[in-house]
Formats: sequence, C-alpha cells, structure tokens
Amino acid sequence: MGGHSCCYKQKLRKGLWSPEEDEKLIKHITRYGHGCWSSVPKLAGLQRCGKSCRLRWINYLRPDLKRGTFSLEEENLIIELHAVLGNRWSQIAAQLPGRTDNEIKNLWNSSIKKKLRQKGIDPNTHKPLSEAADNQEKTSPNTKTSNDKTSETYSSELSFFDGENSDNQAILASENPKPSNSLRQSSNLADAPPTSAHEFFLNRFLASHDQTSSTTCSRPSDFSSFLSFQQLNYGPNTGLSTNPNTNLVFSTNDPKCSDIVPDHFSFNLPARIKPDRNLPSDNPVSPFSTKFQNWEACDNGISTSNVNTFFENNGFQWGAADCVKSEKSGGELIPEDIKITEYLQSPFLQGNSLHNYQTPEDIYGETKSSQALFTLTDDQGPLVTNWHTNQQQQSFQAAEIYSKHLQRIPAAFGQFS
DNA sequence: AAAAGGTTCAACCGCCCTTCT
DNA sequence: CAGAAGGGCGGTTGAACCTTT
Repeated sequence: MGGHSCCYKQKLRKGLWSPEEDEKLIKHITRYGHGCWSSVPKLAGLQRCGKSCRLRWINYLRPDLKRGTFSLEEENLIIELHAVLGNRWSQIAAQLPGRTDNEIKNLWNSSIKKKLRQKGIDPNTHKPLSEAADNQEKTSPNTKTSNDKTSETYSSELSFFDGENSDNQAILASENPKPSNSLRQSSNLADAPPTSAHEFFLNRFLASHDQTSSTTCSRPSDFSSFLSFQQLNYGPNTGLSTNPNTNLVFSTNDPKCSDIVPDHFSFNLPARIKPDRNLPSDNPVSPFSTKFQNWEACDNGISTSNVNTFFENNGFQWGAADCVKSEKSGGELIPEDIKITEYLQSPFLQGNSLHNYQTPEDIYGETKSSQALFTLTDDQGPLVTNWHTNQQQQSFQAAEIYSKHLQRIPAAFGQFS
C-alpha cells in the first residue's frame, strides 16, 4: 500500500534535499534526461526513491521554473482558473509558465483563500459568503460547488486585491462579456450543454482578446498566457539558454479572423526547443519566427482555433519521447532534446490543432488536410515553407493522442454541470 | 530576549490512471 | 484479461521561518 516499488527495502533518504543531492540530480538529468524515474536514483547515485527525485526535479530543480513571489496577475489568473477548474492544480499550473502545481496549491491554501474570505468570497464556491451559506442550508451537503454564478460574482462583486493596481481589477471586475454568437455557432464546444463555468471561461477568453470590447483588460494582448508550454514534457535543459529573440509568431492574413484574433501573436519558445540541426547550416535559425499564414481556422466568419487550442492545452499533454535508450547508440542514454522540426510537428502546432473542427469526429476520425502554411523564417527571410505537407501522416497519430486528451475536457467542466 | 502562535513551503503519502507484461 | 509497475495528482504534514506578545 502506498509505497512504490522504487522505494522498497534499502533505507532511502527522506526529508530535505542537500545541495550535494541536488547537484547529483541536476547533473544526471541534464546529461541523460530522467527517463524512467525509478532508475534515476541508482544512475545518479542517490539514496532516494524515484518519486522523490521526480518531485524534487519538477518542483524545485527544473531550470525553467520561475521563482519568487506571485504577481497580482498570476494570483488573479489562479483565482479565475480555480473558479473553473477547482483544485486541479496541475491544470492551473499549466497556464502559469514557470509555476508548479505544488507552488500554486501552497499559495492558494496559505494566501489566496484568506484573501478571498476577507473579500467576502467563499474560496470553494467563488460566491459571496452569504450566498454560499444560504445555498448550503438549502442544498444537500453533498452538493458540489456550483459555479453557476461565478461570472456574476466576479463581475459585480469582486475587485481582487485592489489597491494600487487597477488594471488587475479589470480582469475580474470587467463586465461579463457575451460570447460571440458566431463562435457559438461554429464552436462545437459552445454547442455543449451550457454550463456557466464553461461559458464564463470562454467569455473571459474572448473578452480578453476582443478588440471591440469596451473592457480594458490587463491580460497580455497575445495568446501566450493561454498557450502553455508547461505541459510539454520535454527533457532537461541541455545547455540551451532561453534566447529572448526566439519566438513563434502566429499570424493570419485573413480579415475574417480579425474580429477575434489579433493579426498575429507571438510567444517565446521554451528554452529547450532548439533549432533543428538538420536545417541548412548556412541558415542559422535563431532568432527565427514561424508564421502560420492563411489560417483555415476561420469558419463562419470567425476563428475558433485559438479557443480550441486553449482547451486543447487545458487537458492536453504532449511530450517528446523521454530520454530513451537509443538503439543506434547501442543503448546509451541520449539526452532529450526537442528539435524545432519535432516541435512544429507536435499536435500542438499540427494542422489539427489549427483546424477549425466542427465535431469531435472531425478531429478524431480523419486527418484533414489543413491549409495552414508554415513558414520558418529568420532575419534573412523564409527558411522552410509549407511544412504541413510533410506532416500529413503524423497528423493522424497526433489526432489520436489528441482525442484522448480532449476527452478530458468535458470531465474538467463536468463537475459544474 | 524568549516563548508562543502563525505562516510558508518542500516533501511525503496514498490513491488513481495508464502502460506494460 | 489480470496483475504489476510507473507516473501523476491532490491532500497533508512538519520543519523552518516569521511575527507577535
């Protein structure tokens, strides 16, 4: 019970990690990747169980962790996400690059809960405390938290952590925007039985990017905060530093999309995604940008691709193969790198994720040819174009993986229905 | 200055799910 | 198909640190 096979027998160390242990773990994972966690302690020379190593790495040693106190924006985002996702800390963390589920959980339990209560908000229901108390009297004790009024609560009664930063208030105190009708028509997600929490989140997403909205929103004007890389289970930092100039740019020249999405948006590539060595050596690809042109994500005059991509990411995990024993290398452990080509072939950037799908079957059942055109460019101009044509076969596999994770979306929202 | 109480956060525990055999 | 193994997640704990008295 409880104990994992990796923890049995020999007396393993517990408790706080020493700097020496940290160093051993970092060295090992940096060189070889973690591979099978249960074998890490042995290979790294640690008297720890694999689980402990995993935890230490994920929560503390990972190079892409953002340390330090949470910003107001982050706190507000956590509150928003918690209203929708509940205590799904890992999913919340996925939307906060550089933050771990443990960290967020701790913050919630130690700080945010308290602040909400001080504001008269029940942290569990995200409703005013008085209302929550009323409901508790009226409903059975087993009734799960209803988020039906989440948006109302936040729009009319909350201005979180007010004080200096009025912009932050705008996020939650903004009017509850109506989702676009055309989005409702075109998005299968919107056709699902309406749940307020679901709509709330959609609304929030749309509001924060709706150019015509009268709401001033402090959310970054790009999509980066919604396109999380946290879930990419790529390997360790193999010596790459984050190049601030390395970013992906999504763009569309289709005017039909402009009412929902900006012309383009960009975000930094994760540090470990590296330019493909196979690319022509005379064409350095860093810095570079990748453009998606002529999105076919637009349908019914509106784009849902980004909304879909968001939901995709919400429950979607894609990882490059963990550190594996390479047959070519005679079983030698090879580092886990993700080349930019592999990255761009990921479901995340696949035609499927860019394609506007109407029904789940569309995604799961067939590989649609997306007209999304990739152009990899650097300062000197285009390097590679029309990548997608080489990816058709992989699209199907991607869709299969994708479908599995997409199935989690209803579950994620189901608790509120 | 020291004790008591409160807070934070790293780490562990136990369970669940997926994959492998 | 069943059981084992491994990974992941949320809840909980407890040591370290901070604040108050």
